[in-house]
Amino acid sequence: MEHYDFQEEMKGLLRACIRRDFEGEFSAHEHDNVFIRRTRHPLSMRFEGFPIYAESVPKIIKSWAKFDEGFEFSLEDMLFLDLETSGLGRSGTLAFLIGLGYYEEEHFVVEQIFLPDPDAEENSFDRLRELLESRSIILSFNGKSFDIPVLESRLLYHHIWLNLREIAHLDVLHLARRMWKRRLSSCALENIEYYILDHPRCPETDIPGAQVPQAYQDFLYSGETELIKRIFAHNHDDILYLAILFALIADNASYPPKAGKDHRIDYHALARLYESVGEMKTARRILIDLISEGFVSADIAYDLGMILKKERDYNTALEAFEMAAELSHGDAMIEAAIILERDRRLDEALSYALKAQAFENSRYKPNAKRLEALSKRIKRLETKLNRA
DNA sequence: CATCTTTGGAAAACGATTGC
DNA sequence: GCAATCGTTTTCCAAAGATG
Repeated sequence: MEHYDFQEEMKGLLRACIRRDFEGEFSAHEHDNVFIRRTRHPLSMRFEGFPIYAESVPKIIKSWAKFDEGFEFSLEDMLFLDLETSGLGRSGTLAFLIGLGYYEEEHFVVEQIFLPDPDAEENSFDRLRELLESRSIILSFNGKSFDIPVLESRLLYHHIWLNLREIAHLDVLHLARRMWKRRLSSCALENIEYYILDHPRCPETDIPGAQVPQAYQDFLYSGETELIKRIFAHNHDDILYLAILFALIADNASYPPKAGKDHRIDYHALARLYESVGEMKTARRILIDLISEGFVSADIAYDLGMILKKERDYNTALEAFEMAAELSHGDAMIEAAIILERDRRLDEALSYALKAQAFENSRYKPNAKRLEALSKRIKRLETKLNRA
């Protein structure tokens, strides 16, 4: 993929094709300039009813992303990033389209930096650098694993210095996974778009990611822009719906929710998000609300029990574990036994330990270690009881 | 009081998943 | 096809607790 000996004439022809078929401008570089295309959406625009920007970014998101306490950012500080490349490798993979999204003058701007030929690559980073100078955070979808390493590798290759690693980076893939892992079989962007944002990709104008590398190759040989058009559209939608997705999460992550509960949000998952950053009060509140609203499940009751246990509210924790045990939660039975043994209610503890044992044995594949631990526990409780 | 067991939190190892 | 991330599972250790 690296060295095409592109004749100047060929480069000129490719640029002519791009100029003919797309709205946009070429950069001012004297040689090997790049093509830049901008699409502006007014902030009032709605897509499937969703706003394109978040009202604010709640603290929970910042703590989850492990940003410094004092690090604040507004819409204008965010730069969305999504690359189209010649493959999935790291080094030696050409980023022939750098898709960027940012908020400017009441608009969301999708800016796409396209290489009319591979030799233009080293000129494609100037605009990226320029935009980064006034922005403090990158948002991406799997960008921590893919886009940033690819860019770094290419910058290194061209001996260009740009500190991408030091820039704050929020990878929405991982946030989305935490939100919807239990509800969606796949948290790929396209799937989330479909099931959460209600937006099916149009097969007429879109292109599957796997076909992107070949499509660019073909363009380089033929100058045919039909598939490039699709790549532009695909990349544009990736950026746009990434922004919309982030806005949806950001606008619904505070608790209690300002605009009422949203059926797209998994509040159990949200509770776990709060729990994972140590915000036990909020996590507990969400779970208690869920239960009082009738959304009871074994896992919800168990999680609530674990939080209460950490807070040393053993009586309430026991209630939660008993509720979960009632709904056939094996670990909850053990936790109930632990608390009851602590409280010297040995016969009740034994009863739960026996329940847990029976439950474990009834499973498709009983866990040997767990059964052994349970036998120990039962034996201990029995001797304690006999002694008394 | 000395010793052995259980618990809970921290660290390490593992594995699934996503991007083009 | 490659590799970084993150949730989950496993392992390890210190503190707490039980036993004799």
